[in-house]
Amino acid sequence: MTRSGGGAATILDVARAAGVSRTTVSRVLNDPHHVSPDTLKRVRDAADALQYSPSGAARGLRGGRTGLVALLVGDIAQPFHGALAKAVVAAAENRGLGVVLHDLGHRTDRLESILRKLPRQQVDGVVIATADSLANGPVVAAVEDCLRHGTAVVTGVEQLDVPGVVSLRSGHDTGARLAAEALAAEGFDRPALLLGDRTGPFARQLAAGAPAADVLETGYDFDGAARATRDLPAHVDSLLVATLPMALGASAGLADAGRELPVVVCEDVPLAAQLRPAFTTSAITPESTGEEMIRLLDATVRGEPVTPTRLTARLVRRDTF
Amino acid sequence: MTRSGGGAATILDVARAAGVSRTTVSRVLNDPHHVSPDTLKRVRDAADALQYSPSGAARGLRGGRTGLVALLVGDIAQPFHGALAKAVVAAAENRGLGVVLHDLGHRTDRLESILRKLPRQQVDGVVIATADSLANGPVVAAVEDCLRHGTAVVTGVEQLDVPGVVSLRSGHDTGARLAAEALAAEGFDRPALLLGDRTGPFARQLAAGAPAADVLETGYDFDGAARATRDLPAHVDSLLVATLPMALGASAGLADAGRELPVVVCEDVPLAAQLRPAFTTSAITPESTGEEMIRLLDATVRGEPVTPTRLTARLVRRDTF
DNA sequence: CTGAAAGCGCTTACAG
DNA sequence: CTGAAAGCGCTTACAG
Repeated sequence: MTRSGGGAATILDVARAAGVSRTTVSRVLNDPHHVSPDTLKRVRDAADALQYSPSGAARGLRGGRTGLVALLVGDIAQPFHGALAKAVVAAAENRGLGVVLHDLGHRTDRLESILRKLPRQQVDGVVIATADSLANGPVVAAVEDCLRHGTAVVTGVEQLDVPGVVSLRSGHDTGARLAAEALAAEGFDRPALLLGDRTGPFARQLAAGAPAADVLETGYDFDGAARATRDLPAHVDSLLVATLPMALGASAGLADAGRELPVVVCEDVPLAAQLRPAFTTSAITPESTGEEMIRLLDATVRGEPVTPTRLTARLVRRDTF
Repeated sequence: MTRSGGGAATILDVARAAGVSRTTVSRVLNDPHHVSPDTLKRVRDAADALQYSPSGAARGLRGGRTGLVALLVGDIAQPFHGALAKAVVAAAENRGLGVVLHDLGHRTDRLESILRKLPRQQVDGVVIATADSLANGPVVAAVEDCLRHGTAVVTGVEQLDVPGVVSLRSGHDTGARLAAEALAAEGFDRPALLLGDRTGPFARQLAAGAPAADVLETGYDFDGAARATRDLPAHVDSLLVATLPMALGASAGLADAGRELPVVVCEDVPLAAQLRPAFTTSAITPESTGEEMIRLLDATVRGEPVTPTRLTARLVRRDTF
């Protein structure tokens, strides 16, 4: 009734303890409806007593599914991506999935090489959660290769038009729109929109939501935004800024230029509320984004049909507007 | 010479293409010194041509090693942990390892339950990178269970006195000491030390480095630090603060109280330089911490002996002191 | 409702 | 230096 050597209990240990076959133990775990109630109980009791949990490696090898998903982020050191990773990990854990983290450093060549290696790296699927564009030949080819090898693909920002790929309906345009409308309602009708990379999908969605705004491309960092706001056109009366680090740069730049304008950040991160002045945000929450990503990926991996829900932003007013 | 169906190439496909046995292909990958030069080349060419990469699941099942390590952090949404995760992932990738991320939410019961499940979750080892204390019965028992099942354990902050566990020599005391000395050199000799949880190993190391300081326990967040600094004893002339979010809270609290004091943060995060005022930091870098964690874990997994290097802090002066 | 058997793709003694 | 064979722990038709 006890298990062998030093290793963890295997399905065979449980089967012996419960007086059934390995098949039945496996069925209790994967298809409990086709097992009689008392067998179910005996097996579960035995499994608990032995602290049994199935080997992911064996499951992966035989069944093709490992319970692991990959998360690809643009830069995990950025506040938003930390909050997103937290949400993704929590949602994955609720479904019994583990998350393998990869950091792209916003580089397309890394994205491609990581995708190329994924099919053999024990993951059932991948979430590509970068604000950078995916619509280039090598990346699309790598994505198709994942699909061909049975690795499910969910994209987080860009709607990738590749059959089999599921994309979030991330309405970042609603964030820019809500902010622009609120500003306009108080007389600020000449906003500038600070974008990291205007060709990326995040930037394009924001621009679509605030079509009246002056658009500035500053790079996704503090320095670029600081520079751009030092010599802002005089007619600009308010700022919509893509990310919090950029907003910090913009604040510094404005201060250098001796100006003070209303600022709204199109990214929802806990930090925004902890700064003084606290930043007003208008964005989709990382929690809803992470949960939706894992919902879509999990369903796709299981072969269930899914309809992406449109995610919309909320405006949270704080000190900067 | 081509591979079957839709799946990826297996070791057998490569063996056939190269005209050798699977044993030889495996040897080329794992023990190339015992293979003749021309066989080596033939096999490698075949592997490249077929884009072969070995199945992690099969490797894990048979060989016991999966090339995956788990990273347990206190709260991935905190800026420091994002920077740390980035460094860990980069160091792991350099060694061909993948990183499975877990978030503890600073809760001991979660730490225990995650550790309990690890041995079957396809990881070769685990890095426990939390500032919270590990020295309690259930956690130590769970750690011992990991070890017994062959999962290597590295702790990031606390020196855990369990045979087989490798611990970083994280000299957070040097951060507090450097800061206290620099403050004293400019006449600030009554600093207060703001700690999250004074029983945790991070807090204890800091306190050891600045023994002269008043110690305040505020919790690891903005609000607690803000509250504590609103009614700071009048004799306190400067602040050493454990984390950046706490420092933001402290700044807000000081502002509310109408005071302004030199502040040094004992945590090195990119964000510190991007705030206005920019925070002076005195801490170990996340880069060196992450690299050292993976160096120790990788060596331990391979059964090689390792000697932890003592990590020391650097002081970077910015606006707040 | 239950079980015997095959097989997923590797690695590792063992034999030559 | 190379290969035949066993086996890691599961799941899944298949048969009953």
